[in-house]
Amino acid sequence: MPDILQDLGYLALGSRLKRLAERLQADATQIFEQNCFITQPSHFPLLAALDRYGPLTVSEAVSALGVSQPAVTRSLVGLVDMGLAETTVSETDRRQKTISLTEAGTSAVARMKRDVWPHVARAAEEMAAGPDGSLLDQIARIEAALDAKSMPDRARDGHAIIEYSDDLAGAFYDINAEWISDMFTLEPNDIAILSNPKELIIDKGGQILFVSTGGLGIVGTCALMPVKDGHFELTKMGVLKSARGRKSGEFLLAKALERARAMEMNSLYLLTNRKCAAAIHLYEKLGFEHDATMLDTYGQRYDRCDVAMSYPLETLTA
Amino acid sequence: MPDILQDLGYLALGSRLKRLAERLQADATQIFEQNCFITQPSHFPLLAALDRYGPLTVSEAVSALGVSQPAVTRSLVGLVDMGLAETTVSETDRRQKTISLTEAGTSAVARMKRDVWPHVARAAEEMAAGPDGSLLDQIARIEAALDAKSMPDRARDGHAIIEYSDDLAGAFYDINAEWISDMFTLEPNDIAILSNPKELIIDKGGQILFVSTGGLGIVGTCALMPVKDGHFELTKMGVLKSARGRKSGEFLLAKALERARAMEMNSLYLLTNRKCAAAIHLYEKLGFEHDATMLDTYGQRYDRCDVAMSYPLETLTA
DNA sequence: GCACTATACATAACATGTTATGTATATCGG
DNA sequence: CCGATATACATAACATGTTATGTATAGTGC
Repeated sequence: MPDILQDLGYLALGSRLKRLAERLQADATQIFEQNCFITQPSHFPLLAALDRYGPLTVSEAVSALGVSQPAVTRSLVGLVDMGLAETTVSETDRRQKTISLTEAGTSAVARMKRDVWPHVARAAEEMAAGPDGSLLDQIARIEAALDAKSMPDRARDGHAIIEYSDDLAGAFYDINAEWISDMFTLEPNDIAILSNPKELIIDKGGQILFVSTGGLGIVGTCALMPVKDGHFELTKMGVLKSARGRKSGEFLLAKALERARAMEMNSLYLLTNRKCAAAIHLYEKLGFEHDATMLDTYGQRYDRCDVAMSYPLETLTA
Repeated sequence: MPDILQDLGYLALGSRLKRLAERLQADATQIFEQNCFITQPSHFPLLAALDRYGPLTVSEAVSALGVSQPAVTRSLVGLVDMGLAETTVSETDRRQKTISLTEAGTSAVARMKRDVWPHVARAAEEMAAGPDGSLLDQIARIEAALDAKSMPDRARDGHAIIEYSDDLAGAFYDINAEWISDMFTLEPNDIAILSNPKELIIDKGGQILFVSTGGLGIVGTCALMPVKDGHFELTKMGVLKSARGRKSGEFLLAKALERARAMEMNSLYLLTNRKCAAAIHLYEKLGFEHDATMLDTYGQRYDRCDVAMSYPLETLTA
């Protein structure tokens, strides 16, 4: 059986880290047991913090450990039960408890520091060391990135590309029907392509991409449609009116051109109309050039067509 | 408050990964909730595996997910309760259950694949992407390293260096007393140094290192003792008889010389006796050279001394 | 062919994280 | 100075991982 978490890549980053962490923690339990110390690795961070920073209040420990307050309280209870730590109520603020190591705790930490920790640190470093720099630096960077912007926020913002699948045929139709019937009228050629995207585009070696925003779902699409002999038309590109102004179209077009460059096509052109000023501006921005030849060759396909552009594939693949 | 897990570095790798994973999983819960899907991210790996690999038996799912069988069973119960999966008892082996997606499950996965997963993957990649190469590659390397050799095994094997602290004064005495009284006799100078390591070595700017093996604890020691004017003696180096044959001495000496090179000393010499053939061989191996001058200058310090060697600091710092 | 062992999954107990909420104490505004 | 609010910690409930063990079925050796 393959490993699904590995297969899913970054999508399963959280689950995979969790699995790895569980494994390391299980190993840590075993190491502690072998060395006749505390059996629960959950106690380790608090013990280390008390050793390194001296007596702490519960709140301070929460901040130092970066976990929830009940988690600290539970660790604390464990350490007290084992006689390794004790608490005293603060004189100045009777809500606060100060945690400190008992004599037994101090000597246990000293023994661990001497006999166990150096070996665990060495073993972990040995495993994590690689050609790609320090794993700890990467973790620190991710923690900082999460502090700056949470995963849900990141997932909501920004765009993602989704490949064509049959259940997206409806979206392909609807997104294009919206703008075409809004500015022009749906022509027979439009309806043919929009109704049979699989047969007329995918099965002939073309591609249909969709752009999705985290908050709104699929908001745009475009197609690279093979015409003949390795000549492709960029067509049926649209973004829902309700989702405009987020640069979804630019993101989509950039990704589509990335695909196009990888497809080793002979030429890539598009047909449009002077009325589509915003679209033409975008095409120009991403490298399309006005091309009267293409207008002569392919322009009769649509009544509305009075502009043709082509994409200089060779200059960008160089 | 500083972050103890960050402070501890590789020693706390497991705890830190766990904390990060918990955080990512909490974020994942939120993302799923926002998109009105299953609320528990724990179901996600099984769902993804069923989608990608088709119907699976529980055992196959255990293998694909890389978690324990009860964890899979629990995910399974969850999915069945939500009507997303169903099980059928195998015809050929009535112990086996085959898990497959229901129609509702299939369409839920399709929607997630379309509306949520691409954004989660993009967000995770965006966070994890850095100058140090792929985090996923590092995780994969750690998983492979763990497969090859568990953490407890790694912690047990190999050596670690431990710095001097007062509670190690006894070990410093005992380790040296063992070999000296075994081969020679403890001289007054030995007893003075072994009884006052802090005053005579540490406080004068010297260093005392210990080598620990994961299985046996501290098994050896050596000292870099300042004599005068930046001249240092490598002395009181010994490994417990019971721990010989593991190259602990070589590891320790190599680390000590690393320190010595970083200390900008004027010279480093050692005194010994022809009887210590194994030790002399080791000194030669790591770069010490026989040096009659040093014997004349310092040789009278010990009755047993009839060999002196010095370490070519300049050639190795170059 | 039957007792023994192995395998597939279920269940129990528990480790350890979380969020939500309770309780005692401190603080603050009128 | 007193009631409202905030803070520090405790506790409850639960999510999700584990190991240990139970139960039914399959396979195996005499």
